[in-house]
Amino acid sequence: MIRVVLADDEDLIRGALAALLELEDDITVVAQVSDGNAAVEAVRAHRPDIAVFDLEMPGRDGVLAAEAVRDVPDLVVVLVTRHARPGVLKRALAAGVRGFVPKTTPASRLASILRDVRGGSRYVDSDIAAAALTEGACPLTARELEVLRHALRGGPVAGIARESNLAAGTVRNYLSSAMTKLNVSTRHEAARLAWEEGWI
Amino acid sequence: MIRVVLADDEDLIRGALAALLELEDDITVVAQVSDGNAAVEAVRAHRPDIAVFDLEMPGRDGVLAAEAVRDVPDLVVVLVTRHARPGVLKRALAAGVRGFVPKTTPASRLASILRDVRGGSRYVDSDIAAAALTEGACPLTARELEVLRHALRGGPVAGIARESNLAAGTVRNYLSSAMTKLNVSTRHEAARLAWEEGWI
DNA sequence: CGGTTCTGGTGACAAATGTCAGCAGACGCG
DNA sequence: CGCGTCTGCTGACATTTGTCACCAGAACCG
Repeated sequence: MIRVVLADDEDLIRGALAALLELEDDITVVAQVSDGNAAVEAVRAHRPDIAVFDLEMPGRDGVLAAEAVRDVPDLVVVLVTRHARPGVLKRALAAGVRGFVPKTTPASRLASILRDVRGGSRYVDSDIAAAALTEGACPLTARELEVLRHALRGGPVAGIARESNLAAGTVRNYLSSAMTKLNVSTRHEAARLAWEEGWI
Repeated sequence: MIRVVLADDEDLIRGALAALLELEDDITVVAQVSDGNAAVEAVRAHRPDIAVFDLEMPGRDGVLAAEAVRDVPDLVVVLVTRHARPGVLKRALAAGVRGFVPKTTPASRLASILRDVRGGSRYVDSDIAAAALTEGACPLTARELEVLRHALRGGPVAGIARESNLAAGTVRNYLSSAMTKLNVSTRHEAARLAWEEGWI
């Protein structure tokens, strides 16, 4: 019997996935949680065979949660995601994730994917893998990504500076550098692009 | 037996929801489709008791699809949505939708919601309803919304002006007016806010 | 030790943006 | 017709942004 911990912040989706998995004779959902921190706790408490995490979760996203449970022996982590962005796949694989399943995957395949990764193989959606391979790596530094993250909201530079505890001039420098690298002319375009690529 | 047509562009979610509903003795999923146009066709072809549409779909969104099947007699439409924005609720109710279910709803309640709306009542998530009632209507004019739509991308004013065939100064005026009404200090914040409220 | 890189910062300057007042044509309405 | 309103535009102005050059401390490496 494959024991599964399920983490997704959307109750409807999580419950539906649980129903789907429970239909299988050899799979049982031992815990359901709705955020990244609870996911880590649930994994430590229940010691499942497989942890299925949604990528987009409040508190700690799926990749960070996967990193946090890397030390658990014999645990396989599978990420489920809506926006299957190439950059995220790399982060996920680096975090030891064994399966990367976009929500466009047919529901009928989920169970067999779980069995496969349990058996030792990896599962990565072929479309995303291809995109990730043709993509160049993220050209931005950690600081540049940091300020871009804050720029996503749309506020003025002064606000970003406050949030990141930097001088306004420094923030502008990082933003300027990021904009040059991404070949766009406003920080908002840069932030959007970085988001779409999965860098932030 | 309640016959259901299910439309959601994410195969994994749609399949999981189908599994969830099929668990109920009195509910059966007669068709599953993945976009708004196919949803309309499936409803006409299968004449279900209930149509469950995702709000975010390619081609024709859930509200437009609901409008397109308004003439089908004895049909109840229920919308499922991720971003439960107040403005959208109003559009949905105006389109004759009988149920509005955010994806934060516990999965266990979905079946009973379908039974309730089939019995003639309406279901609207109380949080969204409250938000929609406390919210005033959209304070923006059609032109302001138009330029905000283009501002979403993050480009410079000149680009927005080109896309909307207006002079740059005029665009700035509309943006300025929208920003004042929304009480924010950049057009990007305004565009984001308008998006979150469901106005664009 | 010197050299290099990363981080955080300053000051200066041009361009873009936001704010405001005002103008002109089109349109509907009493 | 006159009046108000909407739309689109212009010009002026202060502020914000983006760009650039440069500085200084810390960490690392040869």
